[in-house]
Amino acid sequence: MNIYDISKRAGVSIATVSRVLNNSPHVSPATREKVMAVIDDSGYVPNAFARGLGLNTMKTIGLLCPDASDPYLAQALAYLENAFRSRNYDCLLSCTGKSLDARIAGVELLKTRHVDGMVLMGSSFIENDDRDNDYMRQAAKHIPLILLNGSFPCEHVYCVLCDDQRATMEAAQHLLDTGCKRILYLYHSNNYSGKKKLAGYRAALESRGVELDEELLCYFEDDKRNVQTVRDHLLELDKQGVKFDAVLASEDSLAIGAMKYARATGKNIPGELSVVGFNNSAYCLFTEPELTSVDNKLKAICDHIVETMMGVLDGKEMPQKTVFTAEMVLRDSTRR
Amino acid sequence: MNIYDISKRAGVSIATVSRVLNNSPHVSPATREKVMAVIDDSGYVPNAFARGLGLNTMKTIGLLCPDASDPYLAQALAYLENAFRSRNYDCLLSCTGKSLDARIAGVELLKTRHVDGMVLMGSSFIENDDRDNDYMRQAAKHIPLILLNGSFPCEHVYCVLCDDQRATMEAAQHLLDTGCKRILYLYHSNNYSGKKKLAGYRAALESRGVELDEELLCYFEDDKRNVQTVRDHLLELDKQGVKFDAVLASEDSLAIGAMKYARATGKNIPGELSVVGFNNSAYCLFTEPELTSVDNKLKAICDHIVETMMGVLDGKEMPQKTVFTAEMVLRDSTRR
DNA sequence: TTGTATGCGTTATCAT
DNA sequence: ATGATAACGCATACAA
Repeated sequence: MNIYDISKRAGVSIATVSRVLNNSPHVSPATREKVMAVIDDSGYVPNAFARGLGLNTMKTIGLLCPDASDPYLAQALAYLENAFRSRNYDCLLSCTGKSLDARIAGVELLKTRHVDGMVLMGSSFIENDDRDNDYMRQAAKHIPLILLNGSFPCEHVYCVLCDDQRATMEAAQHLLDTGCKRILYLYHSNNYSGKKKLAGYRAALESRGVELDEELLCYFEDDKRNVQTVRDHLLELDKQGVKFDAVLASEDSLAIGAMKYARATGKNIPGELSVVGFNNSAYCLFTEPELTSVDNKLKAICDHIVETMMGVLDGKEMPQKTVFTAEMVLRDSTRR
Repeated sequence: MNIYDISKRAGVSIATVSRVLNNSPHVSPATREKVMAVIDDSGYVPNAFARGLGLNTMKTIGLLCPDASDPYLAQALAYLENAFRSRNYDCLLSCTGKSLDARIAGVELLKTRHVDGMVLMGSSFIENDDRDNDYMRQAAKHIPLILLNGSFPCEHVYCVLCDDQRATMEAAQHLLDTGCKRILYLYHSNNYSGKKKLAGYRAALESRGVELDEELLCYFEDDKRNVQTVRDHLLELDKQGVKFDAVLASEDSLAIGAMKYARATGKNIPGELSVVGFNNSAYCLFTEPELTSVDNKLKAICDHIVETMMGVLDGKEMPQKTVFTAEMVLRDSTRR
């Protein structure tokens, strides 16, 4: 069943059928009705491939997601997909993993599929060695790119993010201002966002006249950022005599690991140990006590990404970089 | 840059270029090399839309996911996307939500896009009123459908699931056999899988000669299945004098709510209250004590879905229904 | 082994 | 307002 079949049955040309299909004003009400009747009763649906070939678009956005099972990215995925579909765009998903090669392959694949735009989810897309970012510059020449939680100054690359540095600084300051002296900083990434957060931690110490103790910086590799590993690591630190009365984490699950450490050693939270997470994920409500965390406004970011993309595809001028301000959500793992 | 440009530059016909592109054996090594050289240095990539139009496929699978932010479905999403992409299929994501209309719209949309097959994720797709399932029967006439965790006997519909009834029965039996007398059953769904689980609970009681007390059946609506609501509900039951010494949940997060109730009332787990979850999600390791849960073999299910889909698309005869057996993962929220 | 010609199902341009 | 026809870029049956 194609447009020729419809045109024959309706006794008109394919051009007229096409006009009806596309709500062209240049068609008389009578013929429109006649054609619509045939379409409705035949169950005809235009062929998306042919349409794509002619228009050179299938109204599709590529979503590059390092890991769809990560709760933060999964939430972002849900927000983005819904917002895009409400604008009549479909989403092609590519879970690339975190290796550079895999990400490059993901971008190439989506380019091959002629998506209208791409969203790069998470700051892991930006490499420290800037030459490794050429694939993005290259891709941006052909397709608009939007980064979720990343900053990358480049034409046709748009960035929507949260001020992680300031958020981390304020969280650390809050700990210091509620009487904590030695804040253990747990982090899992050295990428753009990771660096900003660490800088925020340093800035907080400086602002309160506290000297940084390198001993209090704990890095967890990607495959080691699970609750158990964190707990065991803190137990080990304890054994080594490292002292700390607060934990600030770059991600909620790391903070939960710290809470398990506290439980294992009988430490009271927040009496003897204050704990702050990051992302304000659903996890925060699972723990006992509930976890204070930084809400980095994911929904607002996702909504803005979609709006930006629509604007770009409409040929409008759009802001290259938009920064939201995070907000600390105080719960019972910190003192007042 | 299209196939004509390449053919001119290489001094051959477009047919030859096409043959090279598709690894046809009927092309001499010399010309193949000549053409490849031109392709490589021009950065030419075949137009996916044109290819799709001619072949009537773009090697795309539609993933219908009620909620990408749900951790169980997010994990499934990650497994499926990876497995499909390793077979050179891309995934179009449609997060439909759970209402019937939205799901129908999702299926229609993917039909419009001419996906090669669809995966319906989660048992929420099967309606209790069978007439409401006609949209699936209709869709299956044109496109192979695979259900994740659902059973639906219909031509061209394939089902891959876990034996939830047996799993729930064994979990309940384990509780009874370790001394629990009154098992509170928390559930969140009355769909196919939900019914099976409840039947398993009943069967376990019967097998041990325990009479069912309707008072112990707690249903939580979709928007009420959060940790806090569950905790408050159990506190309320307590106040009403309802007695129970174990909790069996149809989903891990419900079980975590029960653990929060125990914490709030000072009850010891598992001494005074045994708790068992379902799905064996990452959450299980977050709690204190860690949560005993039912591993329903999601990875195996997803892998099998992809294999089945590939077989069907290859025109092979494939099993209509495949059932995996779940496995209880014993942790510290239950007695030995 | 290679080239020619045609079809795939639209949209868009130009007549009428 | 409507129709004829040319793109869109590829795969492929058939011819050479």
